[in-house]
Amino acid sequence: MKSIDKAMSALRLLVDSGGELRVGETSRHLKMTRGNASRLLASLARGGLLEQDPVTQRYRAGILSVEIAASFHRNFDLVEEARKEMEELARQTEHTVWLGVPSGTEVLVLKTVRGPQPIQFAVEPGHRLPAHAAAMGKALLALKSDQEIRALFSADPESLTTQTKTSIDELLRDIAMTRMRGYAVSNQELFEGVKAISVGFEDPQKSMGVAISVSYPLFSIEKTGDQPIIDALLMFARSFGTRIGDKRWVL
Amino acid sequence: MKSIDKAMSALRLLVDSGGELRVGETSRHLKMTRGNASRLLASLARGGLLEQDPVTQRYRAGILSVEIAASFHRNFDLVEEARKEMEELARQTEHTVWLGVPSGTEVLVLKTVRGPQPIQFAVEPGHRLPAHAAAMGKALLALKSDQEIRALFSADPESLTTQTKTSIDELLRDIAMTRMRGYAVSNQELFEGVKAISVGFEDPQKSMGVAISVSYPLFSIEKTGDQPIIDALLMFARSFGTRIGDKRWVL
DNA sequence: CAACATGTTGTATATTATGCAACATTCAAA
DNA sequence: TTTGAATGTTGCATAATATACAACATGTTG
Repeated sequence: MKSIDKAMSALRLLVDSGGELRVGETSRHLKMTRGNASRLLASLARGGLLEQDPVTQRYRAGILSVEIAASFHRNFDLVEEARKEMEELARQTEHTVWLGVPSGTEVLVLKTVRGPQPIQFAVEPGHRLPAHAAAMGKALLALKSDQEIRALFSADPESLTTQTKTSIDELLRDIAMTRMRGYAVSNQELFEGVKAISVGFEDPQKSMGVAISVSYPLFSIEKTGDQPIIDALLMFARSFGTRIGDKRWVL
Repeated sequence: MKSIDKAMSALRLLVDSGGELRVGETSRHLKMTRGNASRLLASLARGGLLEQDPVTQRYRAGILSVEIAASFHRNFDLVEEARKEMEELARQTEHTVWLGVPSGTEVLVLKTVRGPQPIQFAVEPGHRLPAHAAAMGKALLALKSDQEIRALFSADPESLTTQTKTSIDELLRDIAMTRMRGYAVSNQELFEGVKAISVGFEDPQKSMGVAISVSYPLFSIEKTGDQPIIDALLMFARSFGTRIGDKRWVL
């Protein structure tokens, strides 16, 4: 069904270009005439999946997308199952707790639970983080073989901070350490001043990985160090891995 | 673009039938053969908007839907603008704070902020509530004229609890009271034992309504009564209505 | 086991998505 | 302001594709 495939490509383009699409832009990327791109986007908007800004004429995500995503979360039991334990973990550590799944060389954030403190480092669900720099990403990569990881990264990973690992070999060494340690660490590799640790789970039936992480600003652990947070995360991991039953905790 | 219109209908059907679609079901509702429905859903799954359960063969929402919805929230500034103040309101009242927009005779929940207490009455964003029974729904209906409301409800509103208003006349009397009071009340009309109050805002430019509500179990106000929550909500409303500037606080 | 649903795939045909062109707007530079 | 280019939309003939029908494999139910 080719016209639907094109619609999917347009939606992917929307996500990748930051949430706004213009007709001309779409026509160029999907190699169709402006006229047909116009008709395509208009149809998507007619259904409510997109909506067109009456002023700028740009297309954005519509309300239907929120409704579909809600049914995703309802079906993806894991998110709801994990919610309470994530809230407990956020309470214990006083920091933001994340849940993410792999998406190519990125991590798709499915849920965030903010800690009790007013200022928290977090994004809304649906955002994607670069896997090589995020703790969740490295925890998920650690579930794969080195060979698979090399195949995934065609180019060298992008540098985001001075701490980011920018070569695949360097990344693989870090991931080997992650496997030994049992948890992944991102020390300011994604954002300056922010550390995060993460454990990865694997659902053998769906052959899908899930990661849970805790992120925290450096200054918050000046006195206590990382250990209390690591302990809390590992305790969470043991409880979560067994409680879910058919979801196996791998690391 | 007819095939895209059909895809939109299928997605709408997915949402309305609770998050799972079967090929046969789709073919019947959209009046197409099973073969073509199979091809349609397979295309949507190829793009990641849906995914097919390998065991049951049923189609569910896919990861792309979460990504699109995220870009919706990013663009719909209001949700992000409101987040901090909603968190403050949840802290003050110690109850769940909701943000919703109208969707026919229902309210689409765009955001929930849970109160600090462990057990909270809340749903995930994307769910829809019946407008005639939810406080947010009545706050939003109060922005419309009685004539518009009558046109919206073709049949009598559905009964959900013993308190639900099940005739349009009864509902209109309640909404008239809402307009006078400045806020809407749902006293166990949606769920037994749960009250909620709500105020509605209107964005004159987008000609779109937005409601904020606080929900709380009856037992939690045995000593204090509703007034503290009402005061907090109205203070929020003044702040929110003026702070946004171009969004007018209507009630 | 039989009768029945269900999901998928192949093929000829008829519907439809496409390319091209024209038009109205918008925007930037002259 | 004027000119020129870029943008979004619509109409139309044609080529591409979505469709109906059928057959098949695989559960499901009586």
